[in-house]
Amino acid sequence: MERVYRGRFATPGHDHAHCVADALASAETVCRARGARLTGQRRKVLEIIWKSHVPVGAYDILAVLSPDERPAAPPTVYRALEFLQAHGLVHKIESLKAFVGCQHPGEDHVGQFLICEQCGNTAEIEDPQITNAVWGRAAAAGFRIAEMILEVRGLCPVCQIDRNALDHPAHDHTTR
Amino acid sequence: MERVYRGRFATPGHDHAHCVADALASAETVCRARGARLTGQRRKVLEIIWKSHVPVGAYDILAVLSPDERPAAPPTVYRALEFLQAHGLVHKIESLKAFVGCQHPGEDHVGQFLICEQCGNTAEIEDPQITNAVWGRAAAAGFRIAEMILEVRGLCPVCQIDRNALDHPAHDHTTR
DNA sequence: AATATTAATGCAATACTATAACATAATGAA
DNA sequence: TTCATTATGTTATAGTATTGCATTAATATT
Repeated sequence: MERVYRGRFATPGHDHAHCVADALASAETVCRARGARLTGQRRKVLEIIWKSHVPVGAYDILAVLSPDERPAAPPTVYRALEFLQAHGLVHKIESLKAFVGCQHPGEDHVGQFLICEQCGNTAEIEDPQITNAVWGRAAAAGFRIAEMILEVRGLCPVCQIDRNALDHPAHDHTTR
Repeated sequence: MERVYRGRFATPGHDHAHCVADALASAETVCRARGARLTGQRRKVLEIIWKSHVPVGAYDILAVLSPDERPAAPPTVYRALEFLQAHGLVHKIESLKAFVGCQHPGEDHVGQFLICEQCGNTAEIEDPQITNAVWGRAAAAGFRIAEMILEVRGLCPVCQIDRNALDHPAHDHTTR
């Protein structure tokens, strides 16, 4: 086990099937423990999100969800997303209006992300020093924290090295 | 001088006219120094945003901009916002899809905000410890930072004390 | 097993946010 | 003045998200 990437980017050659398997298994566990129902629809949305480490938009999910016939409507996906977010299985990246699978579901944690502007991949981080610094600053301002959103944009290790990256459109180099 | 609130919330009784005057004056200075044109339209948008410390949506700005006749179109306000953001005069709060005046325009800085979920007021913070912690974590992941977004949601000092806050709809208690 | 209750989904309409494309007008430089 | 550049006007449309109500499925109760 321990295939989940904590605080670093998944490498191009990583066993992504394992990421997905872990995510699905964790989702089952978390939902069972909480008495929440991980229905087929919800699981399907979770799987679509876990296709890669690149956040996907709600309407992209919707497109995959409805291949041709039986077209699903927006509320379908938004409701599934709401459920998955509520149970800490996916996070929304506000600056991208897109959703990505949570790297450590079930654990109480805040959303902190490194987002590569070149390939789109993300790494979820959880740094006590960051969290403490924010709490300290908030305390100094007399502010009581409910939630914290940290989205750091820049270049992942691979895209820094990959000079070709500048000549090609954004692509996900961690899967397939 | 030194009326700008750094890292803390503006108090309910503060001289907001001074905030506005400072912001407009700074905007003039910054734009002149950069050879950027702070046109009437742009200044107007900046003024609307500075009506309070509560972020305002683009379409709210649009509504104020076009009182009744001569209705402005979305691109008008989005273009002004683009300009103001580019020159560090306003920030976008991604999680609210809304815009707020920058507390220290002209200075090179990142956007870090405390956002009260009750009254909507915001405080712009700039904490070296937070910034350092994020840079440290990014470095450990081999990530090169381009931009960082920190939006901390919770309760401001006033709304923590103001028990009535729970019974009333969100309102801005810093101005008027 | 039949019924009542609750939760999830289907579906249609619409609201809200943002940008594209092209025309016109204003500004600053030669 | 003329040209080039920048800003604004205008129309249309793309993209994101929610509301409200009908229907179906799952769970609990009798």
